[in-house]
Amino acid sequence: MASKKPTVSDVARVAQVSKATVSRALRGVGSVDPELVARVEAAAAQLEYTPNSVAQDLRFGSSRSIGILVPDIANPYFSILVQEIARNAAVSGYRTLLSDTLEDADGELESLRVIARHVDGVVLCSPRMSDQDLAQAAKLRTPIVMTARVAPGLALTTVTVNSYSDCRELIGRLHQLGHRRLAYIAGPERSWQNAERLRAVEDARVFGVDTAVIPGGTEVVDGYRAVDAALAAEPTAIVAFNDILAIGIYERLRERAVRIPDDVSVASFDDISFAAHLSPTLTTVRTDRADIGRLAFEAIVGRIEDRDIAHNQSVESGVVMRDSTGPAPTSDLASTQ
Amino acid sequence: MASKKPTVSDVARVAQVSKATVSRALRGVGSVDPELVARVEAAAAQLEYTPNSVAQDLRFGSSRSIGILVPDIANPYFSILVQEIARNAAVSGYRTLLSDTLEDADGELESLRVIARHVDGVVLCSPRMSDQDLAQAAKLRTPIVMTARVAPGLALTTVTVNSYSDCRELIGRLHQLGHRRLAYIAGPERSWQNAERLRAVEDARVFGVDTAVIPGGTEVVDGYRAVDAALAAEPTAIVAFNDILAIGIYERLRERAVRIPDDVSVASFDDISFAAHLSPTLTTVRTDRADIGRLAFEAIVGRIEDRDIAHNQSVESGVVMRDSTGPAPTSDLASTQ
DNA sequence: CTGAAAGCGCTAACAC
DNA sequence: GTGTTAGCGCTTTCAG
Repeated sequence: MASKKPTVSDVARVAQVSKATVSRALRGVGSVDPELVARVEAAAAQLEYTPNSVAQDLRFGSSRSIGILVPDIANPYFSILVQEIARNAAVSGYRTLLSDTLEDADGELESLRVIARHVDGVVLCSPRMSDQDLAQAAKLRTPIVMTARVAPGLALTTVTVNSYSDCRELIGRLHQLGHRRLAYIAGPERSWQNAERLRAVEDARVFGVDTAVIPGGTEVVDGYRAVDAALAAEPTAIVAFNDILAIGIYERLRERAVRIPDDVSVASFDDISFAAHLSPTLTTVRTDRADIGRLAFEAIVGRIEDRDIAHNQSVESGVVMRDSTGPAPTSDLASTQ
Repeated sequence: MASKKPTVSDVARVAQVSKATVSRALRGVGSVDPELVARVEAAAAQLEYTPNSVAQDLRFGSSRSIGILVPDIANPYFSILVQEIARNAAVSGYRTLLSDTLEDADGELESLRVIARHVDGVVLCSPRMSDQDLAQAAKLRTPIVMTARVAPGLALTTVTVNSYSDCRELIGRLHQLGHRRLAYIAGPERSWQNAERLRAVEDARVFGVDTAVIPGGTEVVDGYRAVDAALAAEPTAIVAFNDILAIGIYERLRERAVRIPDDVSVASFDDISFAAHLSPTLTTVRTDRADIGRLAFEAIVGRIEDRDIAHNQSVESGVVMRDSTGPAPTSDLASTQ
């Protein structure tokens, strides 16, 4: 069946010209006799020739593609981010190669190595890898840009959100609403963002905000399962690592007939598209994936083209107060709002 | 800064052997003096050499990668599907190249052409392209496997779900619950699945099920906006093209104080992970993305390796009855359930 | 068991 | 304005 794909040589033979002329005619560089151009184009069309991009890549020493490594493409946060990066890339004529590590922190470095061989640069989305692995990663010849994590002393370009201050801000809002006892349902242990948010949680103690930390995860069911332990701490508000956990939290609270926000407030992070459509609508911290995607893409291209790029780009985010948070039920301070 | 990446020649020079020996030693083919192997490996390690896969691909005439074209990676249906395909691919040593067409039906063929040049085969996920474009696509030299759509007389391998019978089944269940007036909130006009479901909707008329068709889309807001028009038809049940629309439908119904399922039942298609966690839990038609992903990957690899592959693979799906559907409010038949 | 050389498909010097 | 040739980095005959 399908005979071998045609090459420049085939086109050259049919058009009765040299390979170089075919190449020139098709790419429109240099100057070629219009009549030959026509002949070449006719031959190419007849053979349904398309240039072999692998050969082009080898010749040019570039694949004009960037890799994107995510922990979980099924998480709307990452799928939107990937979409934004890919959108920017497409505009600039870059292709994108996606690799999903399925939340396997230990396999991340290896995945990175594999993908790095095939692309001009890699955007590492919210890596879970250890600091040691990250140090290894930084040594790779392939340019790397990392999102949602700082690089402690490493020569890595980063696009970050300030997860610490975001979380502090959110807790501050809850504090204003009179909340003094919180439960934080955590994310992946090796997530930098999770560590930062935990830090903010700890630091809020000096303002009289006491927080029980409950292990969570990244799936709906992780939020669901953590609720009972969270309620045992008798919090007036539950803060979750991300909106996906919040969905499970809603579900379990509903089962236990705990009203949101009357009995307990709920808030989380990311502002995935569904957050605004839950009932009640979910208070969350929006991080703008369009911004992150654009900055990450610009940074990786800058690194690839060896331009001077700011070591770190920072993205703004902000608390979006919705209906899942309200005054703390037992607090007098609620009225000061 | 970062000097050029090392090549086999560099390793050969350092190890004081020929390029051929380096290649053989590193790949473990043929037989090489153990001592030379050690020297080569040491040199490679020292230089941090990794083979240039573009060159390898050129040599082997294969990129060992497959392309995946989706209309919208932010849709959980597709992100899970992509994840499944990628998971299978990774196991078999294939890379995946993702391209998101952002629901642009007219640009799909061009996107396909672009990605097709870089991969050994392409999985086309639920393409929106026209029949003419599809005919063009079928002519490409690159093997193609298509999901969620039949190929009318084209030499394309397909992995399909029977969207017609799925929808008929769902309507049958609603019929049993006494529903006689439905509203169908449609998906993209150029979606084959949408057309099939519409056909099932039409065919249900002979059983006394009357359905108003309301234009929808693929976003939460499309479902939200369609509700008022749907309610104008005074249906006892609303069926939506997919679960994402259902989220918007829930929201608008809540605003209008229409109770689910007491006043109106709601059902849709896909069974994305959130469907089971909505309130009330959403009745939907599950299509198993793990199956589709596996079959699609096996099919594309089969096509790539020129094996005989069934022209069409079919995937089972089934209605998942949850709490968003109940007896039709005004119907006596409800009691027969 | 090892090295020299050819060639995957393409493009850019360099001749003519 | 066009053809010839070299070479991107790799692997694999084919000699030695």
